[in-house]
Amino acid sequence: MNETTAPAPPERMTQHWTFAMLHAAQAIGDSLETALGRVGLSMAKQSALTQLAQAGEPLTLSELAARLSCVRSNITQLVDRLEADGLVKRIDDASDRRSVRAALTALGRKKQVAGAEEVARVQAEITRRLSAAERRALEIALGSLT
Amino acid sequence: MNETTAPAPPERMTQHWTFAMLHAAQAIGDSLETALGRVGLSMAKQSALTQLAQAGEPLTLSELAARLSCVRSNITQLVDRLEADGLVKRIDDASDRRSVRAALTALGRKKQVAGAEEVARVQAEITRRLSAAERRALEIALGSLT
DNA sequence: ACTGTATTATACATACATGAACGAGACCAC
DNA sequence: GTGGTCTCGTTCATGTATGTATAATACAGT
Repeated sequence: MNETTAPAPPERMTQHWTFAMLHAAQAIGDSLETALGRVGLSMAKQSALTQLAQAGEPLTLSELAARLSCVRSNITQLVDRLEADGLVKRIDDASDRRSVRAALTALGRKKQVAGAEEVARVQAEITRRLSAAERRALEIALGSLT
Repeated sequence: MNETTAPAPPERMTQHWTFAMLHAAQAIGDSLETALGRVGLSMAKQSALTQLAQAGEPLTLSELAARLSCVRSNITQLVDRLEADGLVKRIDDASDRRSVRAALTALGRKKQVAGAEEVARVQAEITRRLSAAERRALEIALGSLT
């Protein structure tokens, strides 16, 4: 019928700040993804490599899943791809035969460093778009959203 | 500001604000996804339904892709799923036989409204976590990131 | 009219994420 | 020990995203 002209409630919520947030995060993610692509990595791969590098020792897949805040089945596949790339190697855990540990290869270590450099470059470039005051306000607001 | 090529003192860049941003966006996205799940929708589906509702008329899949800022092949599949859910219907374009238009069904319109309510609820709840000053600062900073 | 080029939607391969179900192993009562 | 239960990694189904290739159609210039 004439629903089109009905006194519908306000349609004004079309640009809530949460959407701007999702959009900005998407843009940052895209930039990181592009930069990492130049060294043959993705954000998921770089995150995993970085966790392994920071741990300083092979981690069980469950531990890796916990540090990356994702489910274990995801890690199974991610480590599959990292292993196919030769960046990581699965090793059996001696003390618990259920466990499998992901160990960085030499190439994996090298790629992680290259990836970290790309990430830092993008972060610096993006940060340059904010004034110091804006950046501080942003950090504070983001802290409140935890 | 010797971030660029410091001789690797402590590894302190582990929490750049960009990561806090991605993390916060992830949290917001998860909340929206969960809320929308209560009415049987996902963010992707809700976004598509909302674009169709706002357009007020059936849109070609390319037009929908443009409005959702994603590639056309993605829309093909998304509309497949929406069609399977009975929320949308493909109709042939009379004036250009290459084109296919996505039209909301009655159920689709209803679900879109329900989804929008869920979204608004989540947005209100999240916004409550910020002070007015924080929210304003956040909006300004996000504007600078465009 | 014919011919190249652009555009449409789609199919396919791939990447990344989730959740459910499963076999294998560890572990805790009893 | 044996039985129940928890944890480990994997597999599978599904959703969402990308990019590439392709068939059909539209359209421009000749």
